[in-house]
Amino acid sequence: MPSPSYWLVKSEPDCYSIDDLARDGETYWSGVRNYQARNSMRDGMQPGDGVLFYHSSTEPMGIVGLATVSRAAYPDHTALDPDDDHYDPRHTPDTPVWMMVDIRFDRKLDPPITLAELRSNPALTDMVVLRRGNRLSVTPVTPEEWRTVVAMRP
DNA sequence: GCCAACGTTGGC
DNA sequence: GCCAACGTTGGC
Repeated sequence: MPSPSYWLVKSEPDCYSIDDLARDGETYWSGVRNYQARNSMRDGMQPGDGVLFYHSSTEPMGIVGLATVSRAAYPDHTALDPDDDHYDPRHTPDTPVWMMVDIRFDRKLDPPITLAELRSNPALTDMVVLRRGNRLSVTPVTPEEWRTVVAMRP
């Protein structure tokens, strides 16, 4: 049994917020249309892995909650629907291109850990999500970074 | 609204 | 296969 890995997922709260996840309890993380992010889900994310839930393009930006991967990667059905914004004609049931995982709500962080607070913590300077210009919606988090973040809102 | 940092597209 | 143009993301 490999030890759990840790991840950060970004979402614009207008699209899907931590309160939506708290309400739903569990959701499928669909709509990722970036190969590197897909590969993280397909090749990395396993049930039990820890997830930092991040709100982007809002005020305040930052980590707003914790979740757990509850199902390993499987085909993203939203890519099959021509009426869906994330439709991709290359994606078929027999040859899926895009994948998603399920995540389960754990808890909210109160108050959220703002982007400024993350940037001011020396232990987090190498965090992938803080890298200048980063646009990945799913990024890996090291065990040290996970411990540091969780310790900020025990 | 601006712009940096990419990823994607398409002409050649 | 190269690379310029274009589109998107997302912080500021």
